[in-house]
Amino acid sequence: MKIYNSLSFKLEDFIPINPTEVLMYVCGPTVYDSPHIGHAKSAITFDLIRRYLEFKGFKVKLVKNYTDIDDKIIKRANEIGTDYLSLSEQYIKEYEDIMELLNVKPNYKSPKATEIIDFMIEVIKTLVKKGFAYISNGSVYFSVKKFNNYDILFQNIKKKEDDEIYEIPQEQEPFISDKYDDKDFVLWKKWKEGEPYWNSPWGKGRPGWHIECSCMAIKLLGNVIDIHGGGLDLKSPHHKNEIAQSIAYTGEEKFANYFLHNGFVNVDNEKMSKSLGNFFLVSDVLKTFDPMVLRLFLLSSHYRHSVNYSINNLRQAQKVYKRIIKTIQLVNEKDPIDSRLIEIDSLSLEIKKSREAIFQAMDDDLNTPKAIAYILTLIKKTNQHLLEENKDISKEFKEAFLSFINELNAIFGIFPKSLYKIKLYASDNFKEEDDIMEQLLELIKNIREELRKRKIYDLSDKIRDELNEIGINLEDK
RNA sequence: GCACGUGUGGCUGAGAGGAUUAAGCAGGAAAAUGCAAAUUUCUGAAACACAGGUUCAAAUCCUGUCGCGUGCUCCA
Repeated sequence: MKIYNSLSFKLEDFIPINPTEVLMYVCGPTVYDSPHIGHAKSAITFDLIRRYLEFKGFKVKLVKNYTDIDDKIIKRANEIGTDYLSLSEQYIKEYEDIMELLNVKPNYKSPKATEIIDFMIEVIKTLVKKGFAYISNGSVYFSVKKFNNYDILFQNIKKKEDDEIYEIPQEQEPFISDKYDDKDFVLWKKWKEGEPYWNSPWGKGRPGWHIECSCMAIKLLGNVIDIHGGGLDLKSPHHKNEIAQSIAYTGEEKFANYFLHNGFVNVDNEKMSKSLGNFFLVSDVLKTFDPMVLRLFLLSSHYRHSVNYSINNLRQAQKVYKRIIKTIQLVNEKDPIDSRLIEIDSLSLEIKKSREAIFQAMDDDLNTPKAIAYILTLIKKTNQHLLEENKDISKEFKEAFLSFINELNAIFGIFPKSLYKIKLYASDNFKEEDDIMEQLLELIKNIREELRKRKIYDLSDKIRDELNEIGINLEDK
């Protein structure tokens, strides 16, 4: 299997440190607001990678953090008159609920920054002791010049030859706010009036943003991990800083062997982001679209590329999704016949072909658009057989098809748990209906059937049209 | 400015040297159906940003130009 490594700018064969286990760390969200589609893309990207690795037989330990203390959280909490902890808890809950809806598998560990303050302090102490960090005006900063490869990280350029040893000019006054270099970043932030704080050897304060990821990865996974993931926007400076401080701390040659970055969700060809204010919340999208449609939509472009968000593109994904589901149902409902009665089972051969093609595409840096295209080809072949030619299917085919779908589901996670129970009339509505609602729909459905039997079509069509308008799709056989 | 990425039909999006450039959506036509939807079949005055180059052969490799995006500052 090949994956693109941001460190080397190349496709590389994926070889984990331990042949049976993959250590994977992904930068999670800062929980000060509801998750938007961008968060979903990142989460689904790494969920896909995790699932595929699991499918390949690896045991995957995936850690994804929550940044639950930071400037924005404090600011937001003050704005709405609550404390940082209840604010972050609320948004963690919301994030987790949404991830569950999107069929993102639970992590091995989901640490919060505030849970590992002690360890962060330990690491910072070591960094100071080793001379990589300095204390300035009650805060602690990492000196990037002490880490000699800092400038070339994620830059496709050659390392400079002059390996001069840099000394932090601690006798002098820091010249850029409290720092000696513009790029130095804060490990420990001095306490300010009105902010939450923890005690440390440098006085009251709280951790900087970058240090938490290094600490969590090291503490929960080890000094060197296999895969480190996150959004493209975290490459620099966040991941640069992580690498610098982690290696400075552990003394290892590497922090992560593979760095993977997902592309953005764009709106009108511009990155969807909080700061631009052009973001769409997952929860809003899920009001009109099935979470599996959103998932399919995000997987329909390559994980490293950007995907353009629009209602129209979501509708496209919805059509594709329905198309796939419909065929699965069709196969599921069809009674197979004794395979001896079928001369050549060409359909079973199609499954073999698709399987190979799909896994080949996935082995090539998780080429989901290609894989999905192959799925659709198989769907088409199956539809032709079943609907156009109205042929029988063999028992072997039915079993192979459904088990293939299960395999696909394990990898892509695009089929809901209740796959074989989906009712056509409610397939658009992801929300689990109340019992009363369920019964009501059943009632309306029956009345319509009755009307149709009596050929009172104007009335039955009216019911269908109006139900469609409120988002309940009724389709006659 | 530096770095990274990207430019394929109306739209989404594969293909990374070689046979007619996938697949889906939308548009047009047909079959079947009470009508829709879904399904299948067929289909569009000519889709590979532009200009050079390498090659018997380039969408694919190289060079340059232009456009777009992102990072260099909080962001998945």
